[in-house]
Amino acid sequence: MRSFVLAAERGQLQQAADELGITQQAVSKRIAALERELGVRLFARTARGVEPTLDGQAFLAHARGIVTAVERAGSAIRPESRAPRIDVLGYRLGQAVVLHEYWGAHPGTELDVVVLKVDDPQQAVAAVRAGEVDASFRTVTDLQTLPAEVRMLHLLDFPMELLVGPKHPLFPVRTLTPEQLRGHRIWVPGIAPRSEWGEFYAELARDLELRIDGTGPNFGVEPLLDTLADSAEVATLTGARDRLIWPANHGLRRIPVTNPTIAYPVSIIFREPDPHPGIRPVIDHFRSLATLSGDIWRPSWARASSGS
Amino acid sequence: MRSFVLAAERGQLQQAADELGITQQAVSKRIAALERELGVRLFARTARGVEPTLDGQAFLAHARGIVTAVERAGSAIRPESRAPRIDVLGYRLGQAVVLHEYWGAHPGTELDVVVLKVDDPQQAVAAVRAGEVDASFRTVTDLQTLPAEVRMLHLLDFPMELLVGPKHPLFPVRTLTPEQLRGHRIWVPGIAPRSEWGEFYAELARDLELRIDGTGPNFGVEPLLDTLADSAEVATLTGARDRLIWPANHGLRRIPVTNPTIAYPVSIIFREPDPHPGIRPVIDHFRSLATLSGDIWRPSWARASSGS
DNA sequence: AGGCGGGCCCAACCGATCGTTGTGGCTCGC
DNA sequence: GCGAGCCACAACGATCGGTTGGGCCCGCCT
Repeated sequence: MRSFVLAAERGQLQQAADELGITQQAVSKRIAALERELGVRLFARTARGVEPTLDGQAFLAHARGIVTAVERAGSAIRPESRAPRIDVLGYRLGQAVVLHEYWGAHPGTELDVVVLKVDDPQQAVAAVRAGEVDASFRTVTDLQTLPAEVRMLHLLDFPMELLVGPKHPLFPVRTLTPEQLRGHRIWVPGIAPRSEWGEFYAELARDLELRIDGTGPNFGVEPLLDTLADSAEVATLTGARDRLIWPANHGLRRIPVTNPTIAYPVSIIFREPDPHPGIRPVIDHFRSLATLSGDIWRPSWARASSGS
Repeated sequence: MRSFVLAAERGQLQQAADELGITQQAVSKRIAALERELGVRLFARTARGVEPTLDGQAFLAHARGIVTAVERAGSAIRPESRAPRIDVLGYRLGQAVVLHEYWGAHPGTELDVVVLKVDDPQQAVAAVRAGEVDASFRTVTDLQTLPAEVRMLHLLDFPMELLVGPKHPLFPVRTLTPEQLRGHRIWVPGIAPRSEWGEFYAELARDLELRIDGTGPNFGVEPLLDTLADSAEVATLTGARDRLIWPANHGLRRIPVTNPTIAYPVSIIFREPDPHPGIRPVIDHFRSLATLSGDIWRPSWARASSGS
């Protein structure tokens, strides 16, 4: 195939052979095989080379497409040249939203955004270490467990907001404090035991004495929103930039929480000796965003001063 | 490649192997070779089959595109399934214009329109006979020379019109007869000696005593139009449906010729035992168009009653 | 006109590749 | 705990794809 395209472009099998680093006879046999397979004569042989027949011209367009497709496929998948592959906790979370903004603001940037089907951050670390992904927006709560070749960097914090339906008593409130939340049932279905968000909610409930209910199966976002929209008792917490209530907002309302602001910390995990070159700009973009100020509650692992 | 796509779809090498008619081990080796070449693990091997890794998923999209591209390339070029390839005298002539209308009126129809680089209609006949093209809009003036496997059918006639510039004395005329043309210089550059249009103009000049000048090299349509636009003496003849003066009309005007109408006959040449199935609808479309009536001049070879 | 050079095809040979059969290890389910 | 199902590895044979060597054809130059 490649031989055919080259020969058609150069007009001589000899030159195509030189280009490919093989002999002219080999190219001749390749073309002959192609012609035999298609049942069609692709080249008219002349005294000074070859010239595509009508069939050859028609085939040339297809052949060009195929060889470039093969090249693109190779470079899209080869580890040293592929687009950076980044694991996010979920496509609708603030981290993914910001990543999407970054992608939209930088035309031509290739990104491969995936969601690893693991809950335990340690498995994400293993994936980064193995090169399965180039970075992961997850957080390990115990930095001691990080292997040497993997690094974690704190990027920013997303403030949590209360998501409530119109029947809920807190619905009319424009802003509230954790103290006002005390006693209200906050429903976060499907908390996995060893996941980072599981630990986050556990610490949050303990420190601020909130009533966070993680029971019940997680059927996804939409059933959760349906329940909230109808309930006078249940509300949930969500990151300010999470894309939860769009396009159908179910009549729900977000209420900012302050004094203290509840911060969900976002970190990135990547290989430290020679990370993928596409990762550094992503880090810079996240770090360039304004961070929180004032009275802030953070989970224990995010209270240490963040490294550079 | 094909093995990879099949294996990814079926989820098992075994099933892919069955589909391909080879053994499971062969598929395994193919995948392994692909993985070695790309330097990437494409499948995670489980107890009940295989599952694409993230790299495999990314590659799968490309691989699908490639295999379908290869299939399309094959069927687009294989003689028994390819689109009908039709030779026209030129892309701007009425025959090509009508063919384009036919294509536009029948969505989904595939056509491969080409211009054989030959003047002698006999060479076009040879191309049809050899299967290089499926049909040719050319005319052989001596039906005796047609080989048995090739058939020619008269389709319709295009009335010729005079094309003149604003300085020409005939420019204001709205319609004219060949008699009025007598003495005026009609320039048709680049008449090839054995071509059908050469014979057409030769007979036309002789029968109607016109002054047709075929001298001078043919630099294409645009220089001819430029000359006409500036000249007070030179005009040319063109088919009524030829696409000569669009989009830039150079201020030229077409003048119909009647009493007699000068008819340029259009024929189609094709293989008679099993012609390409796409040819018959083309013939029907051309024959469905209204034909000329009244006083008509035709070249000698078109005067016999046309066959069915 | 004859020789020459460039380009392609054909033939023979040879190594690598791709397929097969046979076997073993692994996981899942009964 | 054992069998069923699936994949990987090993050895072997046929086919494929490459090289070398030779020949033919065509255009060009002397």
